[in-house]
Amino acid sequence: MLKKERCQYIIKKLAENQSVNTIELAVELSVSEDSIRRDLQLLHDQGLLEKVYGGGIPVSDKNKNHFDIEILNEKKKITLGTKALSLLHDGQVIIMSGGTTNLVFSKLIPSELKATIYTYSLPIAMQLSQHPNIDLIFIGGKLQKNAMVTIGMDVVQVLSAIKADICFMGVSSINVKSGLTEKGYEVSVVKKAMIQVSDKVVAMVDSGKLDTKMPHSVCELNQLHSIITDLSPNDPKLKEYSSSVGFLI
Amino acid sequence: MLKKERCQYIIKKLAENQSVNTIELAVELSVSEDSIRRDLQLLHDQGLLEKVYGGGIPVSDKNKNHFDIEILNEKKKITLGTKALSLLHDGQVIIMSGGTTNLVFSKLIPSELKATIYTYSLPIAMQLSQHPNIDLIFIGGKLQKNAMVTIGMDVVQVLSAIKADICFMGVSSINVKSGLTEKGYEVSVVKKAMIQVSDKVVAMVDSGKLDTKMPHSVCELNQLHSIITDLSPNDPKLKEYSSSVGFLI
DNA sequence: TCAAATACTGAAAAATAATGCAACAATCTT
DNA sequence: AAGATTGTTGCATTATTTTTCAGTATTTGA
Repeated sequence: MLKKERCQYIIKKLAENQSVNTIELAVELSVSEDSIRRDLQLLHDQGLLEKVYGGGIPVSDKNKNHFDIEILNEKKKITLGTKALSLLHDGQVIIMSGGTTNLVFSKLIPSELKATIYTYSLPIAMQLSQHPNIDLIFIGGKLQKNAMVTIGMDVVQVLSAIKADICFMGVSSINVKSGLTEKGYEVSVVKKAMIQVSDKVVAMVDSGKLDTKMPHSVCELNQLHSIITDLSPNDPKLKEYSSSVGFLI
Repeated sequence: MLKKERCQYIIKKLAENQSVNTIELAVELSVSEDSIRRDLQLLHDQGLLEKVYGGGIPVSDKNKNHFDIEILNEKKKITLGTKALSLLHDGQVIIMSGGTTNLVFSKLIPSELKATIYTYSLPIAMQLSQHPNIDLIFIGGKLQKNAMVTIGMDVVQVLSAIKADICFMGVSSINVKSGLTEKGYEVSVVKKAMIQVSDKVVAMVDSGKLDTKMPHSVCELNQLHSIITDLSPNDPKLKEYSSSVGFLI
């Protein structure tokens, strides 16, 4: 039997049974499992089936429109975000930076909260757009693809015209000497602008970011109203930070 | 039975019964409880269910990390969008309005295309942010929640400063006498602004929208460069439109 | 609280997959 | 037609994944 015939057979059987099994096929078509595997690989490459351990299954609707964002250390971030909830009040004007920490946080915001939130992060905006009582304002500009945030002068310009009560700042790197730092220059500029226009600045610090440093400075520790981490406020790792910052939460 | 099949079975059963039980599953699928537990763990990690003592329950909406947009008549819209691809060229400056038709279209844009795209639709921006060669500029403003687009004067202001080669306009309603019309006033204003600054205006018309009308006018038919539908250009339903518009595609 | 039920852990076993290789056949070249 | 090229196949070997099992920990409910 020809390879092509085999492939057609596999596709047909898959449609009928919703799954195919490597060994079964090898027996049915009397070739080695290796050949079947190669066929499955081929069909997989052509997008005709999904290869799984033990055989194959139909491709899932790949035309679905789902946008998934992978969140590292989600548990930590939930701890952190939950603490941050205590800083929220009705009527606040809030700025949220990007980052998965803030994304998790935004998901935790109770649906009763009435507030105005500015953000320049696409995923956070998607998330908050589900919220019934939040006035959401997206700050437009050129999109930085990997981070899914807007950057550039447009963003800074819009930010300068805001007056916010509180700003939740996702943090890339923080240490006692250099304060908050960023990998990208443009993001650092945007964050500086956020700080300028906010009464309170809250640093959302995943404990993995402690004592690290990146090239572009955002601000010194004393410009922060508080630092929120997933650790206990009196964790030894936070000792050094406590003197420079208003609140450790 | 394949592991993946088992997982699908679990998800299905969960959807039907609102809960699954470890031991039951082990019996039904004739594998050890340990395997079931590992499956549950896996599904939990993927955010597909919540693991509880004794089995699993559906995830609460709060913990979902994915954003799904339901698309009506997706097939029609793919037909439509595929036709629209012929209007794309390297180097163009493009404006895309919101709507699921444009969302489908944006998914079809080939990854080689190098262009600049302006949009004020959150889902379209999410989609295009995956595209390697598109310069994406998001037009910020206040978010209209259900449609996930920004609206208001900010949007109009940014639009006025653009000069675009082509504008792909999602259409809510169209008929020969009233032209394009919209349900919401604010969206109509934004669309007018788009038309002002675009050399070509392309109406993306799902055939279900033909011969319908909404309260707020966007433009007359003669302001459109072309109408793209999921129908054949010489379909009788389009007869009346052909005289008023440059191209029917 | 206790006992039963359920869950977690790590290690070993089993199943399946990936890889490189040599044999063979089909096809193309000259 | 002989030789070169390419593609397919099965085999042996080496990885990887999955499953089970036994022992231990945790949770539940009376």
